[in-house]
Amino acid sequence: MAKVSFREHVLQAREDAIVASANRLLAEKGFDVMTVDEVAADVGIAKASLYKHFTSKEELAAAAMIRVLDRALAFIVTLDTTTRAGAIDQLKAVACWTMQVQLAGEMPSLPAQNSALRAALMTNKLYLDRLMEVSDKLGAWITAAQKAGHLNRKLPPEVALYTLFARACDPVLGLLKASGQHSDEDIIEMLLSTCFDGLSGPGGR
Amino acid sequence: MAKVSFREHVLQAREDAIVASANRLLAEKGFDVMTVDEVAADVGIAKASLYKHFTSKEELAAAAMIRVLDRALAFIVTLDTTTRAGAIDQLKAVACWTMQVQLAGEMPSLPAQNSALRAALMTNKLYLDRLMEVSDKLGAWITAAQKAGHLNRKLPPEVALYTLFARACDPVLGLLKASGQHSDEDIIEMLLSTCFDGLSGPGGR
DNA sequence: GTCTATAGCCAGATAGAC
DNA sequence: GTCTATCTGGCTATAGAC
Repeated sequence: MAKVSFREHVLQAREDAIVASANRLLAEKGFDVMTVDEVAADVGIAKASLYKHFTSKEELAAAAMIRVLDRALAFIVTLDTTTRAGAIDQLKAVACWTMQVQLAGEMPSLPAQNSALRAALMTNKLYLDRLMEVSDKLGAWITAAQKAGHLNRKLPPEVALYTLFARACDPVLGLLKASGQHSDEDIIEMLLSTCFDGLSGPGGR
Repeated sequence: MAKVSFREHVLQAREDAIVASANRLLAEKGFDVMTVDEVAADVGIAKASLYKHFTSKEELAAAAMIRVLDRALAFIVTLDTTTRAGAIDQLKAVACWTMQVQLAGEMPSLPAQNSALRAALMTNKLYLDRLMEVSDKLGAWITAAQKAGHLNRKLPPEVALYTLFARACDPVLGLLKASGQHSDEDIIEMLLSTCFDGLSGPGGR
């Protein structure tokens, strides 16, 4: 029993390593350019072994997405229990976290266009469950922030939600980092500003 | 002489048709998923014929990008000569125009990650020239709007520029359109609001 | 310059030994 | 479950007839 459990543990660890590599490569190259061979080589196993764990490239990408959603959920729960901040500050904290993940090269950004991938994701219950859970948490904060007058009341909550998701893989961050003109902290601060206060800046116009 | 000119005209028209098809397919599927066969089939010619006009898939994509940059420049020039609006309103007009193009399914959004494509673009003088020209025009308006206090003065102009480019292919637009809950006009108005006034809305907080 | 046909390559997925 | 070796299909790009 203990031996079986140990073996399972080793297998789980290997699977984690695979997903972590896929996660990083997805962030670096994107789904279409990343190859399964690269992932296997990065982990240090044969491609056929990888396919014992994941039946397709799409499922591998889904696992990477689930992983980052899990990390997001963990962070959200931490915020929920340890801070007494207002909803708007919690939303900003989440946006800040996603940008840090992106700067660390750990934010897999899947193309919204690839139909095979989207189809696979839409039938992946685990993925959809996590996505829904994150959306619910953020949605609650969004409506709370609107009630408090800290978020534009005229904006449908879904628009704010989609915007936050989109900013999590905003290409502006990569462009600024590539330019080498700003520190990571400055980049995050500026993008937080443009996200919540707009290009016009605080004070409206 | 007239006959030669006519033939050249026909050729030019065919080339335009190719680029227009590529443009649409790039907007719909993205560079990696789009195939040259599809473009040729869409135009109604053989793939080999297409390769007489463009020596590679990357060059074809570059031509599509140049096309949309030309359209943008034409619009910018129109704004420059026909309106007496402030720089901030001209920037908003450009952002509005890019969103209309995107809603029309005519905004080719190339992945920032594909290295082969980026390498080809970076050596394409025509593309770089157009990109620089658009950047210069917008950059002038950005600094003017900052002087007038209509754009956040603390923001480096390049950040505002990158943000405008990024919003031109913001996936939020596609998500909202796919949801079917809003009219095109509403979508554009909301995204213009979040872009310039932020999620918090006009009035800062 | 346009076509049909095909070369050449590469990536996703699998077979079968261990 | 892991490996090596291979299959399979699709895509870019080209050859060669007309």
